Amino acid sequence: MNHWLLKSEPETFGIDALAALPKKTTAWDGVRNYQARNMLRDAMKKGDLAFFYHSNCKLPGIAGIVRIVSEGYPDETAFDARHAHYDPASTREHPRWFVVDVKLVVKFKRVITLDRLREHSSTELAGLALLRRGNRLSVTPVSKKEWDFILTLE
DNA sequence: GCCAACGTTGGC
DNA sequence: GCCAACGTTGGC
Repeated sequence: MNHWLLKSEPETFGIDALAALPKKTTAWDGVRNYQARNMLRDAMKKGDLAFFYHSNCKLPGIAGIVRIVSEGYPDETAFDARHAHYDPASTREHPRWFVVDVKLVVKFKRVITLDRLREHSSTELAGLALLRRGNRLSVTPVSKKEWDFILTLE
């Protein structure tokens, strides 16, 4: 099983929005970056776990955990001309963008803040992609060791 | 294939 | 709102 970190802006779609959905499940759509796309399409497997990270907000950090509950499949929002994430270059015959379905596992009582993660950026979390300078990928891998360590910060 | 211009991300 | 970092675009 692999582990991941998924970024989302809580003003757009935060962990509470996910928790409010009937099955607490949604397609992780709108990713428009090839590296991230490749991970959604090729590397993520059913049963993998991912941290739900709140970005571009007052208290950036990990808000909870989701489970990947589908393999990658084409992102419908790319086909919809009225959608903000529309991409005319993506067609049903040759889809360019992909999603996976994610289901809420747990919302943390307190966000594990970016500040707290950074406290370990020279030690346990030295390899964490999220903390690398200039990192902007919205989907990043997390090693099992990093995952287990971050859970101790909860 | 190079690279300047431009758009986006995301912490602060 | 600022701006550094990075990805994409498009002229050449």
